[in-house]
Amino acid sequence: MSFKRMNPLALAVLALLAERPMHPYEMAQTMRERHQEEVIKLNYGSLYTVVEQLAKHELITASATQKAGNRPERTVYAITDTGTAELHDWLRELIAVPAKEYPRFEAGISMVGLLPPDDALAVVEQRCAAVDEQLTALAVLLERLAGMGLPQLAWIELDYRMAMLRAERAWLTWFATATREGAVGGYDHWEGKHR
Amino acid sequence: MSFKRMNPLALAVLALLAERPMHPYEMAQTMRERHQEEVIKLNYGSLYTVVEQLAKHELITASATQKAGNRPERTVYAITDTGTAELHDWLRELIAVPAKEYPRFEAGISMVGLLPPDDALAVVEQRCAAVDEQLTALAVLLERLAGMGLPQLAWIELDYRMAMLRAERAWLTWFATATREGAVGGYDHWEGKHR
DNA sequence: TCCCAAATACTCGGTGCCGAGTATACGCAC
DNA sequence: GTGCGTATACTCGGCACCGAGTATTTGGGA
Repeated sequence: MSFKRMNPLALAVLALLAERPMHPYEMAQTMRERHQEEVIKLNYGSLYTVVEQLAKHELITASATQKAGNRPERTVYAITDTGTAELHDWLRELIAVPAKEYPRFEAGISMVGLLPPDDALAVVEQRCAAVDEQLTALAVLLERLAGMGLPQLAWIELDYRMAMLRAERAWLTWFATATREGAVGGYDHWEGKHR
Repeated sequence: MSFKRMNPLALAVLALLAERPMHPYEMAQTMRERHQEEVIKLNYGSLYTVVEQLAKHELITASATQKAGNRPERTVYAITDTGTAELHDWLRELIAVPAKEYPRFEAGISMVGLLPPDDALAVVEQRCAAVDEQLTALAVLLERLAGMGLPQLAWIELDYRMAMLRAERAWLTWFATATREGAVGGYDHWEGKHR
């Protein structure tokens, strides 16, 4: 049975090993330093599972078990040729084919009619504020990264996320206004039910 | 131990039972009819697990086991008062507080530098086309729903999704152009590496 | 009236994922 | 030199989730 592309953490592992051989714990460190854990969910349990999985399918191989000082043994892994091929192919797929995801907010907003309009307005405004905060935090981060001389390509995913957050904020603002003015289609019935 | 809000499917169950008592299979049917399964992942295994969970915490109760015709027994559930409270509170949280999610595309685009610029351009253009298709499909669906006399509030989540898709398309278009023209920050180094 | 496809209603074994826990080693203070 | 907090490196039990599979019933065509 061939390798199944599920946990994106496996992709991150391949990408890291494409740079140089590492042991799992070092991968985690590196991902933290580079703020990759903001884009790909990282935790130890999954990391070791995923590494084992990749090794089983020979996309990576245990290249050495070193012993520095008196610390416990560490297994250092290296990427194989099939691994490199898999990395590129997976990456292409991830970008080219939009995956079906289920954002929590979509689920929430689809049922907003269950809340009285006042409450709905309040929570939407709360979210709008939260999104605004994330947006300014991101702007600050971008400023810092650019200031450090990092090229745009190094933080392109943040650029994307900012664009998405801006779009969400715009939509939230529209919805809040429409609700406040009773201008959202079906408002009368909505308002009537909750009285 | 109190009820843990994890699977949004549980929220859908509460919402359906807020309308009228149902048995699990009927919930699935109703969700399908209303295209709710596009917003909330539905499958039988999870459905029955989630219903059991809700019952254990007394957010819903088995109100009857009917036997229509000679079919197997069906357990009909009804929402309780605590259940209704939970529904509203969960809904408020879901809308007000942006959840940390890990969209696959962000993971992918963050590593786009590993692909040669030509390949990158190609896959981004593929995605752009795919997003475009989704967008027109959505537009058609909206047309139909509005034509059926459904108020905007009934398909507000599709409105939101369209806004997000439009934003993504815009970003993809920008990135494709920038790549084609070598205008993305760090392009020279990128192009140099892959030769 | 007989047969078969589709619908009904649910079950259950397997798998991925998680994160708190463990155990050792290093470094710094006093 | 001894105590203690932090860093290193990994493990393991458990739980949510999944979806193919099962068993029965209904409907409709030949």
